[in-house]
Amino acid sequence: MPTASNDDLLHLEKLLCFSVYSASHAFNRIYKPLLDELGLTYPQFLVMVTLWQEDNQPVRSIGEKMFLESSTLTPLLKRLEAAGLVTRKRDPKDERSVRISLTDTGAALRAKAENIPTCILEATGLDVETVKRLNHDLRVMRNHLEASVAKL
Amino acid sequence: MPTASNDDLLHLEKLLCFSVYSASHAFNRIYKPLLDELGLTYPQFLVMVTLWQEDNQPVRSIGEKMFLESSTLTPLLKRLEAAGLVTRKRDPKDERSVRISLTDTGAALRAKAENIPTCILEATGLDVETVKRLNHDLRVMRNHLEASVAKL
DNA sequence: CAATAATTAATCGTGCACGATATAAAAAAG
DNA sequence: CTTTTTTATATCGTGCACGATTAATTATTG
Repeated sequence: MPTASNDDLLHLEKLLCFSVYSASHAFNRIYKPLLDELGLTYPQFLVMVTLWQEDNQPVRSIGEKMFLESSTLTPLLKRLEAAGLVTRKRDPKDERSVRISLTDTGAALRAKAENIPTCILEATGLDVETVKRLNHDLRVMRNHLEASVAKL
Repeated sequence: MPTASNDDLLHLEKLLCFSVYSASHAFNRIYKPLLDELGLTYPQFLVMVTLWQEDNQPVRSIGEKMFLESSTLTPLLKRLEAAGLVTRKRDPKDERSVRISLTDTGAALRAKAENIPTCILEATGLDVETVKRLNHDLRVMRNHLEASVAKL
């Protein structure tokens, strides 16, 4: 009987990173038709969620919550501005900073989005306990990974 | 005491999709320095893993395993070809199909990649049991999501 | 106060990822 | 044996996501 060797780990279905990677794409696909009705892409939806939680945030603050760089957020926020959902204004107290605020249209869009999480939950086919456990374990792992990245 | 309402679910840290989304990015960041040494990006690495498992596959077959479209794979595979890691040849038995095969360089690269999964596992900060459970639950969820997408 | 450093966002270039469409070959139907 | 349909890949346009660089503003230090 052969012992487990290193190359046994190099199989697609055994790689945790691939399960996360493909699950992420699967979420994107299931979200698309729902978000199309709101005129949002998935990352745009996440930005709107953070703004519905707390309005009038600087770009940096949104980036920290979403783990994204300003080079990703700047063009995304410009598209949300062009869509009339947010405004971008320099902070008078610190002219380097740009504060993002919801327009009335942007704030109102929340009502249309409120039923989405329930639809998605159903599509996962998971019970609430598993969802909670997954959510917890993934966040613990993500924080470990981010900490490891920072150490390099 | 207020009852839980729908909008309570619209918080970034409660959304399972965001945990998956941010974990996926975190994996990408931790992989980057390791894959830079191999001259691969993360999706390119996954393609190489599928080819190390089974050489000489058509594009369609790789796409099915990775849950990716040909519009994504074609340019990626051309970059792997340009890097001298794979070849792209029309199947003489079915001229519509393009078969992807490892070059000697591509096959040899496997040796350099074999220690990567162990490095990544360490960075997750998770014990083996949790990794197995996560991996299982995520794949079950992904398959449910993909099945839901197909039903639309 | 002037010079330097640190912070914040924007800009640029590369590489996914997808939907829609095009093209070509093989398979099925008449 | 043609016509039609299904299949496999490629092409095009849009939108992330990141690293590297730039520019402007604030903070710090000599």
